Amino acid sequence: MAKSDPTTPRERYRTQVRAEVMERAWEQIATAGASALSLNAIAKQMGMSGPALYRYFANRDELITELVREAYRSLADTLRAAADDGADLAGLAHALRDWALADPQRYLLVYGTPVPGYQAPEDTTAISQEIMATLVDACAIALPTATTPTEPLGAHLATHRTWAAGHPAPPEALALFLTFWTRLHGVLSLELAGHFTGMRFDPAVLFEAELAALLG
Amino acid sequence: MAKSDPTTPRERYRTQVRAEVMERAWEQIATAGASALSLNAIAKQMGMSGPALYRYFANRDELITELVREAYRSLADTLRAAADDGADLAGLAHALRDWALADPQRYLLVYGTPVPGYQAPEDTTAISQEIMATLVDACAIALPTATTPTEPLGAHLATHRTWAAGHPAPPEALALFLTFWTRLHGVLSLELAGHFTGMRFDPAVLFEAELAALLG
DNA sequence: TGTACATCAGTGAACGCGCGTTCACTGATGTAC
DNA sequence: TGTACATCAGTGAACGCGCGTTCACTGATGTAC
Repeated sequence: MAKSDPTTPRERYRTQVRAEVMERAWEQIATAGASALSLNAIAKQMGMSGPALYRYFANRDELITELVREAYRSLADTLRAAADDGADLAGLAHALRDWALADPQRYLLVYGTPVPGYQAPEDTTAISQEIMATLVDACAIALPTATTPTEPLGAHLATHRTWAAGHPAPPEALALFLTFWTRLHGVLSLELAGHFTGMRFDPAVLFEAELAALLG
Repeated sequence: MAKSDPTTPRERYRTQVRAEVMERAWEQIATAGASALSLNAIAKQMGMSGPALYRYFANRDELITELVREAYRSLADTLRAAADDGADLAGLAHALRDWALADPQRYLLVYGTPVPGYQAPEDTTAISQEIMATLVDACAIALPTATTPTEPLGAHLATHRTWAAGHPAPPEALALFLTFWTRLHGVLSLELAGHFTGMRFDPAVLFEAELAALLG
């Protein structure tokens, strides 16, 4: 192996163990939620002693940060890939739903009730903005055929658009995005939190109905 | 004091202490979230020793149950009172929003990410259905003037209405209710979770826009 | 190719912490005659 | 009204638990000559 090769065996081993830790962490989150995440429990599950994990993560908060980052990254890539494949706004909506259902706790970690006492670092909000940018772009394209009103929200956003900084989208596209986001999140989060259990209808139908109401 | 009086001094004291425990519990939830709820911490804050609270609550789970019950009860009463005062669906929407903003963690305890490992008891789902019934009734009245489509969701619900058991509402009213609920929850939950911070727009405007899109 | 050294993964013991919960007990409050 | 008894709120000690995290150490893996 060449001296300058950046992936030495040790480095490959490191990233591999890090990956397994995070895999176990996701399993644990899926079972008991993010606030129950425990380094010791993960170590035990991997057949290691607790302190061993401190070779790979500075502390519990860094692990959570990495999980949040991975979740955002995964969603951003999923949506970006769909968009690059020519998916329209409806296609992105379905990609979002599929992603959320594939791992409910991953969705809730990012868009659910915030983990108490945990503050997301700078760069995860950057990925979050990347996600929004992809959706806003699709909204701008879908705008002419959208059937939901973008006023008076669009007018409000025209005078309060300090956000989406540097993103050249008309306020109507931002309005459509916010409507798109909140409506789909409303269905998804109640579905994932189990608030529809007991009512015998199919959440997918509700999701499709909301999508149809947005795009006609 | 008459012998048969059901509120002896001791009973009044009991309910008073119980109330204070729950008050402190709400404060604690508001600060650190529901999963950080600790009986010992509450006792310390009240100047009591930890075990003292076991005179008032069988265990931690019972306290949480009581908090969930209180939250549901509070919302049910708020909406019912508004409806009895002649509020229409828009009025109920504003009552809901005011209630949620008054104590974000109370809203999230009930409609946010479920507390891991906690299972809500029977009677809280009964109160939850009471809340839905109030909203469904208002939806049935608002139906003729509603501007959002209730098809094809209404058709689906017509064949899957095992829920809202015994509530005599047309499927279109149920469809309007589900749309109403998920859209407002979408705005509220993202707002309360802090996902709009950084974007410089007013969530109230988005809320009003969604309401207008529903009712015209 | 072989030896000397440096790097680094993982261990086990330990610290302090706060948690939920049980238990035997004290002392105040209410009840019965 | 006064005394004897029962009720019950609250305490302090204790149990076992799992947590995050630090530290000195062992042993394996890689590197340099």
